[in-house]
Amino acid sequence: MDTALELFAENGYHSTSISKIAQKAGISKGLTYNYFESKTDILNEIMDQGFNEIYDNLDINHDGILSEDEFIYFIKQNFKLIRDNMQHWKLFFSLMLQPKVSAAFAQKYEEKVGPILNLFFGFVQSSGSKNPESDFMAISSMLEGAFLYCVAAPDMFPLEKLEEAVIQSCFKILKG
Amino acid sequence: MDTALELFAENGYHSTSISKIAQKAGISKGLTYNYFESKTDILNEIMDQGFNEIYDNLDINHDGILSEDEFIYFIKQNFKLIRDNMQHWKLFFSLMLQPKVSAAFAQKYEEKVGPILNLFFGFVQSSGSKNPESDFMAISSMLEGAFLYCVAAPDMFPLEKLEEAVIQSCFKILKG
Amino acid sequence: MDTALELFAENGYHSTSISKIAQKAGISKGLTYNYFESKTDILNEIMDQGFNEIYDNLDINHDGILSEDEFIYFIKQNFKLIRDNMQHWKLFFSLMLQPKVSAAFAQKYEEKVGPILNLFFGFVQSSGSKNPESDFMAISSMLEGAFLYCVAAPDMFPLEKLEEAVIQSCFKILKG
Amino acid sequence: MDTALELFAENGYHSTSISKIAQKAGISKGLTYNYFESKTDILNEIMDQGFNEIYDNLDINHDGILSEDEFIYFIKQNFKLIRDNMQHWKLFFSLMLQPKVSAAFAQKYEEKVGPILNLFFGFVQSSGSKNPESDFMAISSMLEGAFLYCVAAPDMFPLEKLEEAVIQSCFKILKG
DNA sequence: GATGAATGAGCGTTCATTCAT
DNA sequence: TATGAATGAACGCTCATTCAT
Repeated sequence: MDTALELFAENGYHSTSISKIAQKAGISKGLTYNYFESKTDILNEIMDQGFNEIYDNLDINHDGILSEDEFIYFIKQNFKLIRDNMQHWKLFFSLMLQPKVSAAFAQKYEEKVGPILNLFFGFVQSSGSKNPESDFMAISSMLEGAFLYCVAAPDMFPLEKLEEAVIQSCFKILKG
Repeated sequence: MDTALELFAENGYHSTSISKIAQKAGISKGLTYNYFESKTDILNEIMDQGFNEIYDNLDINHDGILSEDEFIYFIKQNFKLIRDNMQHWKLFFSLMLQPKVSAAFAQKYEEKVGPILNLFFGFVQSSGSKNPESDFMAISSMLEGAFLYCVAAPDMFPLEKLEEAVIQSCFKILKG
Repeated sequence: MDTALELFAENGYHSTSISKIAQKAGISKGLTYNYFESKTDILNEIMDQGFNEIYDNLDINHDGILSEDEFIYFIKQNFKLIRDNMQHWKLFFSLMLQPKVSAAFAQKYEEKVGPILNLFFGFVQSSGSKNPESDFMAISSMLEGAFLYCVAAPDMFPLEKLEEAVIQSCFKILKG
Repeated sequence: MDTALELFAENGYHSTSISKIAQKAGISKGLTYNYFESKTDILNEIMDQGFNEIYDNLDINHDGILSEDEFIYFIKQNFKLIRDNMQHWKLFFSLMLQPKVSAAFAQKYEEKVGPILNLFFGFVQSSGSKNPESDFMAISSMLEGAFLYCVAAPDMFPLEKLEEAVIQSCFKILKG
């Protein structure tokens, strides 16, 4: 699966053949089908793995409330997770743009990301924003965009500075 | 080409076969090769078309300076262009994440987008920002993220409100 | 037809497309089919042209008898014809080896070449050979081989010397 | 490979499709590519096989000198090899006439055949010929032509008589 | 558990041929 | 007479998948 993820992220799902995965993983092509039902299945399991890894490490607490420090920690952790799981994210972003590749993706994404967005929206509301819906959109966009830069053009901005800029701008938006 | 763009955007470049394009366009597979040299050629021509369409309509003026009104107009125009060329943008985002698909993309992208970013950075600098580099990153990310939402999850946020939120937040960041 | 011959001889019948022929001849692909019924038809007409050109120039006299001088002249003329119609010969040799390409070839070849061989055999018989059948085979082979060298490896032997060697050896065989 | 050789020799390289080879061999088209990398690869391996088979059986001794008996044996062996590997020879002759089919052919041919021709020329020189260059050309042509008759028109001359005629004529030429 | 030979559908592409103009 | 848009079958080749071992 690690091998598959690597190749999917690097070359794309369709350009990666089972042969190449098996070869790089040092096993036979046939054995792949003892572990996975199909190529799509590999993708699905990678997605599950990725979602879990990200979600497990993001879920700060379950009281459903983020303090300001937790919000900052949340964003930093998110940047860290991207750096540590670049390939998963790269794959996720590309799947997001081609929903027909995996019908399962949209559903799983909503399941996992929905609660996070709610937690997130709650923080925006409780932070004194005058227009929470608007600020939530702006901040979500900024984060999404920053993550996209991390993944697709990591050389464009220095990641630590990008992280810092995003956090500060979040508060400018909220307090603004 | 319109048919090809539609399918590329919807299903991705690799998942779209020449057969499907020809079939959907109502012509024979062979005829495709009277118009295009190869599948890659189709992609390249679509990219050129898209870049030109977007770039031609974005280029506000050539004095290299954006006033505040022009900046706002610039962003609004950008959102409009996304709505009007959703498929091109969808394709572009997906190519951005799979650079191996088309070596030509990265180069063309840089040629077209580079000057815009410079124009853009100039505005941030001249707008009284205390930390132009940082604000530029935040604003670029926000725009990129907003565009990604438009393209990949257009139902998530109402696009007009997203647009409004982004513009306002830009100024919060700059003045903040 | 000249264009087609050139391309057939250079690249082979199957590697030469109607498109290339038409393009090189400066006409449209469709027009080709006003002159020829099919690609095979082009080949057949080229073959006819070739056979006629060669045969017309070879037929020394019709009394059916070759004198020694005529025999020498005959061979020299043959070498000359090869040099002047290299492409026809190249094509002929290649067709000889792939009889299925053109069912017509074998028949036409026999029609044209048969009488020549008879004329030829007559000379061997009348030249004092002790074993005409045997000498005829040897001389025919030598000529055929020399022609093949001319066509397929013209740089291997200097053609004039090859010609001289062949003629002399013919007489050595006959008189030997 | 045997199937491929058969079809290549019979119909020519370009007229023989992978489908036909696979079908005649009783396997699927895809399986072909487990054994060979490409159609060209099939041709190359057939050529190697052919060259080796012929060369291995031709190399009389390595002292680089042919006695008269060895020379006769050499020619007889050559005729035998043609009879036994008719298809290889047929393929080789056709490749000789369409050098663009396989760039590898010319090179391999030279490697294998060059030394033989040298050995051969050495015999002509040491045999008392008054004009070795000339006689070498004549004899080479005669052999080449006889081989071509064997391969392209085996019904034209009885092969044993052709063989005998060629050998005798060689000596007539040399002693001439 | 593990292999890799085998398949068959599909790919991008070419090309001889047709036909409305 | 001349064009070139259009077709459809075939090409060389790839690959997800199966299965006997």
